[in-house]
Amino acid sequence: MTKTKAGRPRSEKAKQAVLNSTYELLTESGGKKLTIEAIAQKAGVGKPTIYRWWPSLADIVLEAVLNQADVKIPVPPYESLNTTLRQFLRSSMKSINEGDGSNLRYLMSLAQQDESFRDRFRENFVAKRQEILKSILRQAVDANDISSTQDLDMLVDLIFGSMWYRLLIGHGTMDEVFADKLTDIVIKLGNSDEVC
Amino acid sequence: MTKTKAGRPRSEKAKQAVLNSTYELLTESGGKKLTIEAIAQKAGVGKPTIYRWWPSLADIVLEAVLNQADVKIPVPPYESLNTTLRQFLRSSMKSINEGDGSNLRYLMSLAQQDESFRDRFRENFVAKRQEILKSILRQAVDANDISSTQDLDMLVDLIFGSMWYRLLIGHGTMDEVFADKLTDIVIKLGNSDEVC
Amino acid sequence: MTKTKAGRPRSEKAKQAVLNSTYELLTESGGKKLTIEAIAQKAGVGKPTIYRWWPSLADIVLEAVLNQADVKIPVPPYESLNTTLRQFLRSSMKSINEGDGSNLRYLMSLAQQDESFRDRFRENFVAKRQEILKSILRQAVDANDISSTQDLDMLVDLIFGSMWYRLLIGHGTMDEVFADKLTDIVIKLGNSDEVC
Amino acid sequence: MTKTKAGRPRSEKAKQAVLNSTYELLTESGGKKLTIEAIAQKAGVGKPTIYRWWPSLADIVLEAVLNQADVKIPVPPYESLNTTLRQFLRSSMKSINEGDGSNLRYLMSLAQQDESFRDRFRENFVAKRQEILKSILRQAVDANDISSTQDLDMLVDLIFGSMWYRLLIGHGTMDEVFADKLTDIVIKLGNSDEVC
DNA sequence: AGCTAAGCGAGACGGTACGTCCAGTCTTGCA
DNA sequence: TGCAAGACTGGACGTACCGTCTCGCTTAGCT
Repeated sequence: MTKTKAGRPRSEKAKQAVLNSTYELLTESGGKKLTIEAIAQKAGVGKPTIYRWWPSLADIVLEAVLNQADVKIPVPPYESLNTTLRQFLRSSMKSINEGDGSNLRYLMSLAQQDESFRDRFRENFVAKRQEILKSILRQAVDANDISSTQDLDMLVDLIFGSMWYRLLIGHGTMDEVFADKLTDIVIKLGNSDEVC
Repeated sequence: MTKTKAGRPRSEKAKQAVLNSTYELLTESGGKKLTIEAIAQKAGVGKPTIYRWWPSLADIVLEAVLNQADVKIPVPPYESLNTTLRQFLRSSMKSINEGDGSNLRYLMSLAQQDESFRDRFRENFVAKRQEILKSILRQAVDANDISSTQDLDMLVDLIFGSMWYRLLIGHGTMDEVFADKLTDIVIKLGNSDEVC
Repeated sequence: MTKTKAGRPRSEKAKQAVLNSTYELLTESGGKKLTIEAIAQKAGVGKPTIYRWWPSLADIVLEAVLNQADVKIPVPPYESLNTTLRQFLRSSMKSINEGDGSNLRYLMSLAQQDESFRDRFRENFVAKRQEILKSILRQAVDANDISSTQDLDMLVDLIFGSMWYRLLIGHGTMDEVFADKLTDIVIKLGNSDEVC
Repeated sequence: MTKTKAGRPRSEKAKQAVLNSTYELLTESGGKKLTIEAIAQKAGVGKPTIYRWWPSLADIVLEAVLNQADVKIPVPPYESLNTTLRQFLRSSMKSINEGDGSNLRYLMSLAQQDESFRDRFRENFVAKRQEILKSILRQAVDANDISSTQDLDMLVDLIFGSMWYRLLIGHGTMDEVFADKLTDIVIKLGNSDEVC
């Protein structure tokens, strides 16, 4: 029995206005002008409405980014480790270079300032990306492109770790060359058991 | 002709008071209570004194951390890749677990909020750590523990990247097991050319 | 033909709940916690219901106070100016000291903030009290206790004016002594024409 | 030995800007647009500067009114009760009619909302006016225009009480006629002892 | 030895954003 | 169609820090 709650229901319009305004302010300024006050003003929404629905600025940003990015990185159907991973990493790099990078850096920054948001960021964002990459690697194991003794989580840490590292520090490029190097390294590691 | 400037010279006492207070506030609260106001109060120093000598809060934190951590991670004399790298990574993990991790996370967060500080953070902090690791790897190449065709920068990115990734996201442990896995992977990759 | 209106009729229960809650909140806090929100919550009533029936918070308060105080100050049957006025003023003082004073002060405060409520306050509240006092004075004129040339409105202003003044400023007591002094003054003034 | 306090001294400019802006906003709107936010904006002053120096909006208003009104009601040198009091009350009425009335009403309203401000209002404002009137009456006693047995405080309450009453309720005019009536009443009461 | 100019602490300044409270309005479903 | 519930826009609240400023007081080096 679905009990409908009394009272005026949440305004979907207000919700979308907040998320869109947040996303725009974020991409405009890289986070410098992103304040609750500014979001409220731009969205034409009262501040209490924002505080009613999100526990912190960070959570608005996370939802706004998810709201936009839902379908941006398509998981390609598995062909071979060489092909599929390379393509996945190349398109990841591309998306980062095209502006998502700044959002990611901002989210990571927020995650360091709020313990509880860090948890939500991990669960709702990072974990999902890890799962996508891991599923590619699992298919590679099934296809015998990676030895079944490999620690896939470790591979994921190596790949995403070095990508985040370059993104956050800014000492190296996020281009196809980097994607290819990473792919080659995974291929090497995937086969290393048979050899040594 | 070195003209000594007239007037009262910079107070070394004030400088140290600021750096120490900053470090204490940082480790106490993980950054939450770290404001210029709080530093000035705790150090018994006027705010203008702080602004005279540091361009931003981030730079104070960076100097405070460097001030404390200068000698914490000793570079061991090279024996073998297996021994020396393992030793280095294990002691890195230990230092991170013992409290430095929180400071690193805070610095990285600040680096995302200020473009120009990010540069200084890279040059004065990250680059130095990279150089230490790279010098170990270079010695490994000299000792034929790593093939001379390897891209050492890439190895550094893999190692430090995955470490930062775990530190920032908090999805995996920073312990000896992780240090050993990383060491093993570097050894595998170092030899992979000869084999495949 | 009296057409009964369609739809649900006004809930008398809701009305009383609002007035009672208002009165309680008012006497509890002297007006500090008296907000429409608080009234609605305490009365278990929706805010729109309140706005439908009263033009402002002030009007609710006025009605709530009238609702409670209707019969508090009985007009005694006229005996003599000395007896009846003294009695009336003494019981007025008593009621003010027993808690009504705070309500009166709050109403007067509200009346200064809203021009149109000030009119309603004057018509529905103050004027009625003035009329009661004036009717006593009129009976005194009839009984020759006051000279018929006296300006009764002026006497009312003197009496109620000095009472409100003490109540609002708080520089003097509202006790029997004050009531008696006022009575004596009225008696003196009432006869002054014959004499001087 | 006068010890000068350390730190930047209070800005007299900011103080005057606040008081002037407050006075203007008050006379413009009768208190409706008078918010700390608006004062800060109009005065070109930060809100914290206001909160540093005044405990509440009411206290700003009080000081602003005092700041403006310091010399508005001159105490005339005593001639006779008939002349001096009449003149004093007439000029009081005039000042009230010319705009001060609204400020007084607003101050009285604020005094009902804040117990501690009510005390300050009484001490710093009302008491001073009472003292002025009482000094006139005292001179009248010295000149034998008022019997020495009269309770002067009571007379003050009657005069100022009825004036405030008319001002706050708005049921009667504040004109020369009223001033004259009050004067006459005081004269009558002043002599009443000899007679009755 | 005294002068002088910069550094020092203290703390007020104009601001910005915070997170909260309440106002007054709107939109539901139930009675 | 009135009601309770409760979400809505909006505005002011009082607070925390920001980065700048103006004080009077050190204090070290140069004359």
